[in-house]
Amino acid sequence: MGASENKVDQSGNTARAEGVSRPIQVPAKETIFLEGDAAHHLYEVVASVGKIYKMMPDGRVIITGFAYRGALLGIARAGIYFYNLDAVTDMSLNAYSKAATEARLREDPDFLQHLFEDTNDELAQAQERILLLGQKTPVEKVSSFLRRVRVWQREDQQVHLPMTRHDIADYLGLTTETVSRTFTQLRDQNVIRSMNQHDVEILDLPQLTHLSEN
Amino acid sequence: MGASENKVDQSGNTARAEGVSRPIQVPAKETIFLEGDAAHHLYEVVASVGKIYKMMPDGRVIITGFAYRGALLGIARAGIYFYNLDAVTDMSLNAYSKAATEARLREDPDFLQHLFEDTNDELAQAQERILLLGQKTPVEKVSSFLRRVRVWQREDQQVHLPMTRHDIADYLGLTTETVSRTFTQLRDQNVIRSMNQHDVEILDLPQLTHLSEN
DNA sequence: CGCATGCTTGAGACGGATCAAGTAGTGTGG
DNA sequence: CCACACTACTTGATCCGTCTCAAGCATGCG
Repeated sequence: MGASENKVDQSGNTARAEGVSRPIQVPAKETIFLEGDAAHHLYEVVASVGKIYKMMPDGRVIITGFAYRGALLGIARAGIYFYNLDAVTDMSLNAYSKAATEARLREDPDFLQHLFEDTNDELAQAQERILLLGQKTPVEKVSSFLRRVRVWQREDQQVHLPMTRHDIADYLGLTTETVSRTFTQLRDQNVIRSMNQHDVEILDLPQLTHLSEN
Repeated sequence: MGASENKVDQSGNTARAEGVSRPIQVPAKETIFLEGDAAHHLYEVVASVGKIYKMMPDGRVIITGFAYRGALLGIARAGIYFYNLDAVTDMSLNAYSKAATEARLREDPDFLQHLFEDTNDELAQAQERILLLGQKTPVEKVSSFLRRVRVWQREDQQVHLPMTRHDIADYLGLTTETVSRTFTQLRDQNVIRSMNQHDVEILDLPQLTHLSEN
């Protein structure tokens, strides 16, 4: 931990509050920051998807969330990031320096309000995940996950899953095998159909909703 | 759901921002508000403990958190509470009306900052819970829980557990039986000692920390 | 084209849930 | 203040579902 933050915007001009500077590019699977790093930047997802995760000393992982376009990442606690962030696929982000963020907080009275609402939304989502992890069965977990991704993407039937089965497992507190078996099960019941590993079509949304049990 | 909010401060004088009005008293096990209710108040815990929980249509429950003195409860999303709140034991709360809260937001520029930091802390705690629920074993869960309560209470060895084993189970995503067996196990290993059902003494904190696996 | 990585499927083990019974606490009314 | 009843907790036996281990198959990249 520490000193692992990705290099930011070589050009030297600090990102402005409005995100004037060119977004930085992070290749797939690369780490953007680690839990425990000093929080030098606030990031905003421009394109692609990031995974937010925590790791135990022995290597067990839980992905606490996937970050889609518009997500604000790297809000710190006592100046320290409290989770890890990786790019799932090649990713593009706006990076705002600490100074720029603080300046914006001073100048733009609505910005804090926005940060607050964003964090509050994340808290509500985190509580949904707590319910999912603590009480749901694998079928309910996977069904809830597919519905969730559908909302993130704002698409109707076609769900794109850029992450691996292993990532999905780490997000749902299952193993890869169980996730795979559950997908097979949903496919056999004609609830979903999959063209390839990363694209799923929802055939029966009411049934998927029913299976997700809320 | 809806229309279940506890009657607030009969005296008629709206709670002021500073909490001038006498705190309201809620008897043990009573519900203060339900998920889906219109958020008319912001509550602050004065004494005793509340349980924040979510429920599935079929009755499965997860307690997303316990609220100790100082906790701010009832921050809404789109004017609606997104969790249920019950008193664990006889409880005393300050209730701030929506109008009072909005007035304070206008007059006190630090208040929003405070709300934001509070919510951010809760988010960090929620992510810890997500790790716990998704990856930890029962022993790790119970050990983590005991350490957590110890911090909430700011005591060293003596841990007071006002909630039932069933509540603890609903908090850790386990059954009452498993929680009970795990307590017995920790007792047999001389990690803890219990005088009665609600009080536990930590005999070996390093070992408890080790068992909590982080 | 071949190798590496990711996904699927199967067989078996194991841990936590469930079912069941008994014990200890707690509160209430006589 | 005690007796009784109800609720909470503990412990045991068994069952079931998910993990683990293992092998084969698809996919994509060099």
